[in-house]
Amino acid sequence: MSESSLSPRRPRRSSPRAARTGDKRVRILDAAVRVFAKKGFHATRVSEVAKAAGVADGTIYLYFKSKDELLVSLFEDRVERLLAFLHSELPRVTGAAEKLRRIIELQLGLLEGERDLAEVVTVILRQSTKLMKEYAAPKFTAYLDAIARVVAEGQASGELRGDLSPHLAARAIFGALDGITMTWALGKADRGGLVRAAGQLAELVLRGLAPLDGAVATGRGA
Amino acid sequence: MSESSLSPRRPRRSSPRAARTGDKRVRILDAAVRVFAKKGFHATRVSEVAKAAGVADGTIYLYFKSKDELLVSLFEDRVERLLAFLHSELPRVTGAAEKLRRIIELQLGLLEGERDLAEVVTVILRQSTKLMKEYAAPKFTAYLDAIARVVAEGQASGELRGDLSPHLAARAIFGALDGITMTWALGKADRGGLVRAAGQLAELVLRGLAPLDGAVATGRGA
Amino acid sequence: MSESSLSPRRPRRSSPRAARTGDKRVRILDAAVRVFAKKGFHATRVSEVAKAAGVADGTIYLYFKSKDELLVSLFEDRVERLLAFLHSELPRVTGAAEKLRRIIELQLGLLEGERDLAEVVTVILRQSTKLMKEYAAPKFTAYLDAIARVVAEGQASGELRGDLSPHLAARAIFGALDGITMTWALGKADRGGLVRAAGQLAELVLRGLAPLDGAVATGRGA
Amino acid sequence: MSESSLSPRRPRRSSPRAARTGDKRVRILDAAVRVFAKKGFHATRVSEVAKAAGVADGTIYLYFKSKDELLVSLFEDRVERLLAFLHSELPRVTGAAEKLRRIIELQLGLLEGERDLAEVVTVILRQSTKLMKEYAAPKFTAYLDAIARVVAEGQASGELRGDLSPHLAARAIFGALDGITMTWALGKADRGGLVRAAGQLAELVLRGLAPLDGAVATGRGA
DNA sequence: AATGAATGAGTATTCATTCAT
DNA sequence: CATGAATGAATACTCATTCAT
Repeated sequence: MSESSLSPRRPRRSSPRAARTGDKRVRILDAAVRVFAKKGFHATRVSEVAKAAGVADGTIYLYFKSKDELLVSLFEDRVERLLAFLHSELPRVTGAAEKLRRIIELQLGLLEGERDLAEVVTVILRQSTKLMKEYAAPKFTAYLDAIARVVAEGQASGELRGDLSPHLAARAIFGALDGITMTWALGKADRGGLVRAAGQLAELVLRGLAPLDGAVATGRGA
Repeated sequence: MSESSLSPRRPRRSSPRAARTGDKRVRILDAAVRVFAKKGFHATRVSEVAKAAGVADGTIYLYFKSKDELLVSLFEDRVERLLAFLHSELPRVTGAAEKLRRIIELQLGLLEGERDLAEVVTVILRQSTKLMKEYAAPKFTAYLDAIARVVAEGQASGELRGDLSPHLAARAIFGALDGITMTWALGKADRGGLVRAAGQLAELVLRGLAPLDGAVATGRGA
Repeated sequence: MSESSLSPRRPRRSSPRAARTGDKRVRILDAAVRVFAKKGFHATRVSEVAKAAGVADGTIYLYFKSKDELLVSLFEDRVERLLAFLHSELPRVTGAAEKLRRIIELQLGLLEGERDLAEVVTVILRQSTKLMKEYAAPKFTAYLDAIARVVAEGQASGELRGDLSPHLAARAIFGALDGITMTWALGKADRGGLVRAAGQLAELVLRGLAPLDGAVATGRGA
Repeated sequence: MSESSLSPRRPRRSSPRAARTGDKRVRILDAAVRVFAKKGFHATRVSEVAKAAGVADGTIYLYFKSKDELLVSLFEDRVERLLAFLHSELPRVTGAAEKLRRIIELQLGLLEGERDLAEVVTVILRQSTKLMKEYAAPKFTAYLDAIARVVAEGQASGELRGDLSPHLAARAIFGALDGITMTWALGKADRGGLVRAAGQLAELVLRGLAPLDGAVATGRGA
């Protein structure tokens, strides 16, 4: 997970112009995460983001259509990258239980060390009603479905207990991840806090989803 | 739970005037829940709440100091009542597992049938950065602590497994409840959906927290 | 023409509230004429109109949807009243030549003493491309048609020469009125200037439109 | 009038570079006429003119000091050329009546086929309050004076009736020309419309200005 | 208490203009 | 000369809040 920086795809600039351009967009997004996390979406003035990014107010509108669009772009640049990373990692893992553990580890691990981003994802994104209802909802649904599918596979193979709704389980897991991240981001946000939480949450969830005959598949040996 | 209306303690006024007064305050809060749920906190105009409540714009300021204060009052009137209800119910229950089950049932059961309130609690409240950081955070902390205490008691008595942090467990449970409620409120919000979810979530959580020796204490018989 | 004030229909206020309301709308329109005439439409700030009217900026938006709408309302309140007055006066006059003379006298007479309004009508109204193309054009067309109809009637009765297009004559007359008004308003705007101009323009136009046999019908005796 | 192109004095450049330079200035002015006529002065963005001219935004500022200055230059390049042409043509004509007829024919004839320019002259130029008050007013005055001088000469020689103010007559003639051009430009702008109008307007005006004894000097034969 | 007309502070966004390349 | 990315001043409009009635 060490290589899993959330901004690994910054385009390699060759021409000076591309450098400046790419630079500005990235600087604005980085500044937006910081300022939004600190003051909230609505309380943040566009001019504050501009100042934090070291650009003029108008420059922001060369890269983003509006303040709302800036939040959407933040979502796309960060959250979708996170989701894409998850999707690329999961196939490497065998077994539903192990996949769920990996989901938990990755989601919490990726946000560890990015407190501002964690706050943006768990709190700020929800402050734009428009973003929530029009844009983000389908993404969340897709993510929930992906988790539910893993659970359903585990149930089919007998690896997980079959008496729980996969979708309920998915929403519970996602909610737990979200709640843990939010309280961490809004609270002390101690180093290693999320990684430790990941291990414990995995224990809780995998035990809770284990077959009822007593054989517990925690994904770590018997 | 039939008596668990979220507004059972409205003091019965005797004089007509007092009655009208209380009436207006209640009408405004009810209208606020509806309008906030529909449009979000920031996109809602005070005049819209006034219109929905059937009062003049200025009247709202006779009962609430500001728009933010209206949201705070909503929180106090609804969420705190919910929490208080939980606290009054829990002592009637014996055993940590059974208490956790009851918490899950109550929180989800109380919001079933109050979709707008569910959306306000899970989404709208977070749209006011001020409310989140200055007011609600300590309440959430208190609630998390209450849950954590139940878990810790269960661990002490051997009723629950002792290798998980009570606070982590509490945050996971709260997050799961929150996530389930949010997706329900933002989605179909089918009748009975939350009650069914409560049973399944209890199964998942209690199994996940059961002692590791295989003896599962679901709180329902052995 | 002495009674022909351009604002005679200010609604008689009975209730105090209506009084304030009517007052504000009228004050804003009066202020708008003054400020628009002085600085032009685009160079005028809404706040300047508000200040000149002695109201708050926001108050303007209680009476007018936008700055453009304010100009449209000015048009309706003033120009249309002028046109309506013309239409009510013309039937009292007999003979095409005399009607044309009356049109010229009324249009110039009504603006005499209202220099700001004259400037608004001849210059400012044309500064809003939107107003010109979407709103005012049909009004001007209707006015031109009315003049052309008078000319056509005179031609049919033999009172006016028949070899000129009524529409061309109408456009020429209107243009002359407009040009005279504009140069008067932008220039010295001397007292009586427009009234004197009216007499001379009538002489010029009526002679120009007289039958070619040498009998000149100036509308004032032989 | 065939040689009366409105841009006949563009100096023929010899060196390619100078050619390109002159080219750009001309292309920008041509583009400005088109775009201004279509959208109005204020609604037109400098970048739109640049795009229509096929140059970069900044290039416009190599040839014109500002957007206002661009309009002024348009005026100078087109309107003044028109006026200069008039002045060079008039001396070739003998007699006040014939000179007035020529003025009318030239002004309308030159704009026939240049609808966009006609709209710019009659509408757009007035949208810049600054241009109107600071720059164009004296030019118009000079033009009006020139016409008035022709009328006065005709009055002195007995060719025109002496009872009308030369300045009033000039303003009426100019207004009629302006009004006819404007309605033509904003309306159908039919081919030949202005040329036909010229003939009729000349008839109207010259008859209107003819000596009162019945001898009509239309400038065409007796 | 209730009203709702009036207020005016507050801000996202535009676009003429500049200047480094 | 030419470019067009960057600038930042400038402003119409909104809406929470007030207060005279």
